[in-house]
Amino acid sequence: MRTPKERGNLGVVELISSDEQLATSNDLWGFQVTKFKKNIISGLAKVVNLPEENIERMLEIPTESNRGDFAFPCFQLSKIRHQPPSEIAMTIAKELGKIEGISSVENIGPYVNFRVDNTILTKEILSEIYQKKEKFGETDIGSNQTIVIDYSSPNIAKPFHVGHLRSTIIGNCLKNVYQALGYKVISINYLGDWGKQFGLLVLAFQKWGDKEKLKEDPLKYLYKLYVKVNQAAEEDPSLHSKARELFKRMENKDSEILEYWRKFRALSIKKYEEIYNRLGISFDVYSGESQYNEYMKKIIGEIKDKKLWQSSQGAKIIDLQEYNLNIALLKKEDGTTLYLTRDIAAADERYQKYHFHKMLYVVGTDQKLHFEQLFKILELLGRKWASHCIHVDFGRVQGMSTRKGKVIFLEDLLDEGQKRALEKMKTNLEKFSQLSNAKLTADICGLSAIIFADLSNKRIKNYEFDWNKILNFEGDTGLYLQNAHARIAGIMRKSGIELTDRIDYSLFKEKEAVSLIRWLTGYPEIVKLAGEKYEPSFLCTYLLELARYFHKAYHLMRVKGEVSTIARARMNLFWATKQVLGNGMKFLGMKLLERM
RNA sequence: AUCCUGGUAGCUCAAUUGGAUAGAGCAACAGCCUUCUAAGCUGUAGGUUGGGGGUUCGAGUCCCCCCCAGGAUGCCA
Repeated sequence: MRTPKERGNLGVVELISSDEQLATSNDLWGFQVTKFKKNIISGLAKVVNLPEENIERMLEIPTESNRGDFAFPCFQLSKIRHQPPSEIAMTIAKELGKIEGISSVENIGPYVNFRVDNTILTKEILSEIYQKKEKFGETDIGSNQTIVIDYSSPNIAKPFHVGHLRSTIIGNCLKNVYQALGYKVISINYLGDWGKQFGLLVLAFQKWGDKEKLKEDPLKYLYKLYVKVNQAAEEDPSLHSKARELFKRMENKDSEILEYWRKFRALSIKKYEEIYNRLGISFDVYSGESQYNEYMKKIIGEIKDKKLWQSSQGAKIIDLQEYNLNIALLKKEDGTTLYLTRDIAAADERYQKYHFHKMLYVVGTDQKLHFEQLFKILELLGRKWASHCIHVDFGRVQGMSTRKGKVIFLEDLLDEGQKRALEKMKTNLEKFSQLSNAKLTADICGLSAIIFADLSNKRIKNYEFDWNKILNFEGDTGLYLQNAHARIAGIMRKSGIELTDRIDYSLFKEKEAVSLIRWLTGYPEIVKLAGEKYEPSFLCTYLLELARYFHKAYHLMRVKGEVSTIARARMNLFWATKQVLGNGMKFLGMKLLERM
């Protein structure tokens, strides 16, 4: 018998299996390297007497590239054949004849290692990039199904600070990735524009409000009021009940209170749009909790009819303890609704509208229970698509507390990034003088550093906010990527070598070139993986390594001044590197620099 | 108290999801700018993967027990 805990986890298991479907549903992975893999698999099948699917699953990529491109481990065979794995590997390596496109087969210990022919591989990958350009890495595995992504979703009563950056850029990256995977993406900014906190704000504005200051900088001013009223409420708890009273009037459509609300909302959205614009982020839909007052009545009716909820201490609750999900509160004692109630309505309405294949909520991990409750309630309401809703959670930026007033505004971070980049740029006046728009370049540099600092760690990790860490320009940072990109642009401008695919693909002898070429082949797989796992950091790690391989090659393999056959071959490789680098950086949300 | 996440080099993080000798960056030290961007490159040094058991050919990764940190746990969102 399953314990409640396991039943609670069942939803997660289902989600993972649907991901695996996504992973294996494509036989045609539009990528040439699969061809080599297939040859190896069919070659092995003749020798080891295993079904091809099993062999495919067992085949790995060696940790160190000098061992080969594919490896077949013989541990499992050792059980069947009752022989040491290293002996089996040796026999297999001997029995395998010539495999098309594979230049060497050798056994190292318990593995049979395969190396793809350099020239053939180079030709395959470089011509594919040359043909596909910005479309390299795209696939149609999404077959135009709809994915709804709910991200950024700031709370209007609270400031847009550094903590909100995560949802915004993770969501934006996933949007780009899913579009590249052939999905139709609907991006929704679901504003926190309803709830008790507006009661608090109205209260504060009635007490201390100043219309002029509000117009000047609505976000910062509302924030100041919010902090002030929270501090006051600590000494005088009756303010909370007054705020609840005001919110109740809002839900009852009291026009006087709604007037305040409308003003706060409109001014805030205007300011948000400026910030999104600067980040280069846009949404298909601006929505908000306030939009669901009518639809919510329908859902509440259904919950009542299905007898899902019960009264408790004057409030309406759904007891989810048997699923290890505590108790979900849907209506307060005073009859007003909660975040969760509105989310149920919003989810249902979205499914009616979009019939999504998946819906992603990019929201902090501190709301994990909230989403588990939400998905469970949808399931209890008989919504089969509940298992297609996914909470893409992420760790907290520590050191930001709205109520205590200890926050860093995103805008200030962007400004500081720009300032520091500008200072750095001025240390090389020769380069600096060639920039047509230094301020814009500096802004892109700052933003690249910020995006990368945030996206490069795995989503789930918390991190402490640190100016110097986020705005560091050396080492593993967004600037390392921009630098590689701009350098290749420099080669293209200055070498005098034209870009062509009529090159001799056998000219890449250096080990730096071989590594770089092999790394390029992995890009489409990484895009897919980042999508499957909702993990932008995979893309970051890949791009960092790509830039590293380039930088190593760059110092050894010149283009300018070399004999033309070599120069043209190298130009093609570096251009391809720039293309792939740029494709990935755009997914992360970076604008590309040709000079810096 | 219960549940969820994390814990890897002095610091910040990787590790192709159970595979081969655990890798990068920062900080430190030693080198490289008359040649396409030095925001770069080359090298040195840095480890009992929090601790202890277990599962197996094989564990940083899976299971159990502790320790530490963060978060969540009905009238916020």
